[in-house]
Amino acid sequence: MSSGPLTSSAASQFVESWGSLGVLWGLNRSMARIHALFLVTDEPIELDQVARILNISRGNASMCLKELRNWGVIQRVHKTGDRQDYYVAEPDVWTTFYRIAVERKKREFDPALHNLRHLLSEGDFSDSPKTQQRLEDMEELFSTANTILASLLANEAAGRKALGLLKRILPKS
Amino acid sequence: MSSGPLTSSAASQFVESWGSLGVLWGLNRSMARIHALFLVTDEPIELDQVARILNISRGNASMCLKELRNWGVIQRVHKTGDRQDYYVAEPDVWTTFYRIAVERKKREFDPALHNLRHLLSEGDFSDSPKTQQRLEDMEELFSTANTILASLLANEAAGRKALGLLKRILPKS
DNA sequence: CAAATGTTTCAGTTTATACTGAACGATCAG
DNA sequence: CTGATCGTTCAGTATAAACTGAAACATTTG
Repeated sequence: MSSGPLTSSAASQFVESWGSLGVLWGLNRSMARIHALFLVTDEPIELDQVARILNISRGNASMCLKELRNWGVIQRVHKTGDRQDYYVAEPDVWTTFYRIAVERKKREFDPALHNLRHLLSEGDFSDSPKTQQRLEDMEELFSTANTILASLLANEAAGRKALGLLKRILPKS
Repeated sequence: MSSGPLTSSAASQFVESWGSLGVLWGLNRSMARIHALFLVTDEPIELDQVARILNISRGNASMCLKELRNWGVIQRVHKTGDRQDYYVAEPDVWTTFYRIAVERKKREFDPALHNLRHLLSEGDFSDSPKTQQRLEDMEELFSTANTILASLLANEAAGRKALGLLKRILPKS
């Protein structure tokens, strides 16, 4: 049972580069590295192993595992006759990225739209016609995007289906 | 001509909250605040004003303006008989977000796909069937997404058109 | 060409964020 | 009940990113 650095060098490269990318995805470095570790590991892993393999503290590992579980991209599992917590990656890839997408919409998109609508309703732009117009255009664009995203992310099955549909029709346009 | 804090409080609220969101969009705080300032301003503004209004240094303002210009979301303009550089927001809202989307795909998505393909071609997962399978599934999902995104972002006009199309067909599915 | 004005660069500093590890709480076995 | 094991929390610290401001650079004008 490996619990030192990763067996394959390709795998450890993956963990590291996925880690740097993570920042752009709304995860921090440790969360992204941990997630990557789970992506390239078959067996359930426990907290201590995660900390040891990735050279991070148990505290940090604990917090990241919790957060990844909140995102729903890893799951807690148990081995019979062993009270330790083990974790595995969510097995369904679509589910994983569906959840990441939902989370990102909630964090990045929705507040922006809300913000925009707030500004339009509160602000007085009677002496700034260009601004007024631009904000209205933005609101329209964001509303459209919102409709589309909401439809794609309404539920997992719908999203999966829509994705297939899109693949077929879009390239032709 | 205002060059102190923003005239409208709604506008200044907008600038600040857009600023905190910016981080999630791949911009830093100052870039996002500056961008927001341009969004709610009709008149061309020059570097000095930006620095003064937002209480940031000229150096920082200069770097952010440069970067925003690289992203293509603001433009440099000139007033006749005045050699100072003025800047305005890109007037077309779709163009603005199209460019942000292109940039984000390039930064966030493409490296992830590349990474994944690299791992699949280099790594040996003969003793990790689950991992092998999961990575292949991920590659397929990312490839599909890539096709769709590429089609949406092929060029501005196509994207605009596709967005309208999507809005009409998706909600029904 | 010198002076004036506007712009960019970058070393040093500040600030924000992530991370550590010791202390605590919970759960279980004996 | 007691000791042992495991998980979590959080105050303090380390790290990374952003920002400042002064100096260098560029451009225009007289």
